[in-house]
Order: sequence, then C-alpha cells, then structure tokens
Amino acid sequence: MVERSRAAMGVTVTNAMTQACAGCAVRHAGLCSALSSDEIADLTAIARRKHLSPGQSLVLEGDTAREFANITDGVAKLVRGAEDGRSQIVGLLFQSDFIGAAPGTGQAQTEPHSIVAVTELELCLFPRQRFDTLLHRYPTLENKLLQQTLDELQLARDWMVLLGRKTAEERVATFLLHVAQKMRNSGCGPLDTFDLPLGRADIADYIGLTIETVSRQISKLRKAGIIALDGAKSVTYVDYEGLKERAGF
Amino acid sequence: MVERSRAAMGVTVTNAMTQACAGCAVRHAGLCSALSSDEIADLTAIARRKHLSPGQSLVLEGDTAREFANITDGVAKLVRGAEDGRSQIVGLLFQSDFIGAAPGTGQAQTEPHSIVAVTELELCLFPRQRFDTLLHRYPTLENKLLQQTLDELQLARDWMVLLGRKTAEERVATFLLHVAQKMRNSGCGPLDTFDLPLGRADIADYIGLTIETVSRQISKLRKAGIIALDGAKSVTYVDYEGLKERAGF
DNA sequence: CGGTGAGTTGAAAGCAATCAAATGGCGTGG
DNA sequence: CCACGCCATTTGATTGCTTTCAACTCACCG
Repeated sequence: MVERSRAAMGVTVTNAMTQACAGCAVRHAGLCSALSSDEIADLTAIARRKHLSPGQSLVLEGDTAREFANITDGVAKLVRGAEDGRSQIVGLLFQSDFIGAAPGTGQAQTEPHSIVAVTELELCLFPRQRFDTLLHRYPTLENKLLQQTLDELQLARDWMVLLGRKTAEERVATFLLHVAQKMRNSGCGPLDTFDLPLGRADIADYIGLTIETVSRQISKLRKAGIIALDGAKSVTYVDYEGLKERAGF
Repeated sequence: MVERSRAAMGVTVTNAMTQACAGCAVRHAGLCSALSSDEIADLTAIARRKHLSPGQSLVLEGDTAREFANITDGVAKLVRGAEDGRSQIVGLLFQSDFIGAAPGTGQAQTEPHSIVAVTELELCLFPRQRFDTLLHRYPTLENKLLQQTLDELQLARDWMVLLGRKTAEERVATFLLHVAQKMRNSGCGPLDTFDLPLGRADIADYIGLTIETVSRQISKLRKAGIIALDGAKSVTYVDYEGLKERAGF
C-alpha cells in the first residue's frame, strides 16, 4: 500500500507535462523503449494520463475506437461477452503493455472487446490520429509495435492450446505460472508470494472453466503442498517444479 | 554483411524469374498488395517457389526459423502438439496469408509451431535476412504486415472464445461458417457447395473436440437440414441462417 | 451484530470423451 | 470388373470430468 503514493499523486494532477515521459515508470519498457529522448518528447506532447478503479472500463465491446493507451501500472482484462452471460477473457494486460485495436490503419474501427480494470489502473492515453502520425514518422516505433503484436499473437495461441486441450488442473497450474511470470516482469522481483490480480470469477473466464472448478483445483494444489494460501488471493509458490509438471505441456 | 547482387541470386532452377511476381495469383492480395511494381521487383529477386503435398511440413515446432513465406495456393495448418498425442491447431492459412514467426526482429528464433500442408500447397519463400532488409526499406510493407498480424490476433481471440465457452454444436457450426468465408476469399466465389479442406481429425484439433464428437455434430446438422453432405468432405450449405443461429455468439 | 458478496465444499446431472464396432470409400491387385 | 484391404468416418454404449444446483463458511463493513 505504501508504494501507491506516487500513483495517488498522479490522479490529482492529470497533465502529462507535470509528469513527463522522461520519468515514467515504463519509459524504458514496451513501446516507449523504442524511442530516443528527442522522439519521446513528441509522445509526451500528445499523452494524457488516466486512472481507473477495479471494474471500471476504458472501452466497451462495439464502441468506436478513439484512442490508444499504455499501461503504466496495474492490470486490465480484455473481455468478449455474450448476451447469455457467458464471457471469455481473451487477454490480460500488465505494466508497459499497449492497448489499441488497429493502429496505423488510419481509419476508425469498432472495438472487438471491452477493456476493464481489474486492479487500480494507471494509463497513458494517446489520441488515435495523432498517434498514427507518430507511428509513420518513427519506423522504430512501428517496428516495436509489430514485435509486441507478434508476442501477443504467440500468447493468444498458447492460450488456444490451454483452452482446447488442457484439463482443469493443467489450466489452473498454467494460469498460476503465467501470472507469476507477468508479476515478475512488472518489477516485483522474484517473489514467491503475491496477490493474484484476478478473483475466482475472472480466473474462470480466463481459463474457460467455472468458478467452482477453479476453486476446487486451487484447493487441490494447496492440499498437495504445491502452493500455500493466505486468504483467497495471496498465493505462495511452494513447489515450483511440481506446478510446472501439473501445467502439462 | 555484404549484400550480394540480385543476379547472384538466380541460383535455383525454380526461381522467381521464371515465374515473376507480376503474374502471381496473390500479386494484389495480402502483403504484396502493399508494394508498387518497382518495389515488387525487389521481392521477386529474393523469392523462391515451393510445392508441398498434404501432410508434408514446411517447418517443425522447435526448428530455427530460416525463411518467411506467402501462400499462393492451398491451405496449411499451424499445429502445436504434445508428446502424449494431444495436439491443437492454432491457425489455418489460406491463399495470400503470410507465414513467419517474427519478421523485423533481425534475430534467429525457434518456430513456435509446425506448419503442415493440408491440401496441395504452393508457396513463395523469402530468406529471413533478405526479407528483413526489404521490410526496413519499404515502410508500407511493414505496415501491411502489422495490419495482417493484428487481423490474425483478432482471429486467434475469436477462437479463444470458441474454445473456452462454446458447446460442441456451436463449435462445429462456427467452424463451417469460418471455412466458408475463407474459401470465398480464396477466389472460389459465393458457392454454397465445396470440399472441406480438413478431415475430421484436423477439424477436431482445430475446434478442441474429438473426431467422434465432430462427426456426431455434423451428422446432427445434416439430419436437421442445415447442411447436406456428398461423401465426408463435400458440404452444401442449405440453411445459412440456421447455421449462424447454431454458431452462437 | 446482521448483511452482503466472494469463495469453498458437496451432491447430482449433463455433455463430451473414451472404448468399441460397423460402415463406407477408394485404390490395388487378382 | 470385382474382391480385398486399408483408412476415414460414422454410430453405439459407457465412462468420467466438469458443470450445475445448492448449502455453507468466511471476511469485511455498515
């Protein structure tokens, strides 16, 4: 809770100029790492910061895409939902991940999925048109975007394997490993204890199971001594290798 | 690295000069549509054609990536497999689709999945290094590649919804609609009868079911008068709207 | 101290997987 | 031209994993 003080200040002063890209948490990660000091100034000029609380959405499925964004802190989910209550999370976004349907095309598009904050979320927004202009001006930026998109495609395909062929236990184990890795990338260091960013319902929607099955499998891993729990969210990874085994291929 | 002249590239017998890009089936589709006549000549210079028969593979999961390719005719599958026999098709590639793990990064990578011909397949191959050079020289090419990658990402996420949340009947109906659309894009026109490019086993691996379940659901659709069959592969779409209903959201 | 919502646990039902066998298409060889 | 064998597909019977329905626990908060 202590480390949230900086974010809290960012809320009250939402102008980019007062908190320029130079000192940004993700200045040297993700897209922005592709830009030089001079180039980053152009980005600063069009950037706007925004804060979302858990459950609040940045865009809704079907909306017209108006802006792109970079996540500077927190976790967001990409959700595709059906009228009948079924919904599937098609991606999780962490610190330094980029949000945007189709940059570079120069034409308006409708959002293919909702984007919802699952933790307190800090964003850096870019208006569509202006960002596209920069994209064309700086090839390294477009190249970096291509690489990130390819990474996401790879991840989506990994998830297709999970959803199409893995058992409930394998899915939960894979999910736990996935989150652990992402949390580490987000600067938390190699901790073996941290809070899951998602509740049971979101986990279920991410790995294609029901809440009850997720709960049962987590209990099973706990009873097997693979993980330890403190409350529902705080997880300690006790037997990392055992978890990998249970995650399957 | 010294870049050799285009003339020096005329090594292979089946090289591009004997069948230049200008008259290619996909000259004005996919990646190549982003290039002018002058620019396409550079592509012609590094291109090499190749033919694969059903079951033959272009790359194997884990191999080092050596080349990119364009599909000029036929259908290929992207497969991720496990030792225990389970496997999942993470993508189908049709005419004008691009094959390649991570262009533009300039470094070798291992292939994340095998690429296997499911029909007679005609390819246009590009050596990794040389293609990357062109990518940097022609921004429109890189931009087009970004767009296609974003499209594929969108498709992969659609499939995540299918694999995570749809019933067996919805999966089969969705698959049939998907294939129909792809076949039409491949220049077959708005036919309502054609051969499925995949056998039951591949369909099962694509939509996350077993062969038997796929067969049962197809039979059910036939008995319901939604589709008609002539043998196992030739399908006639009788009730398009009914198929859409059964495909779910 | 009760209310609420998230999570856990139990029992029963359902849907797809598995096991098993029959059918059909197709090329080969008699 | 037909018989045979092989392989893909279909169909049937049973099993079993996950879902569904339901009740209970727990933490948090007014």
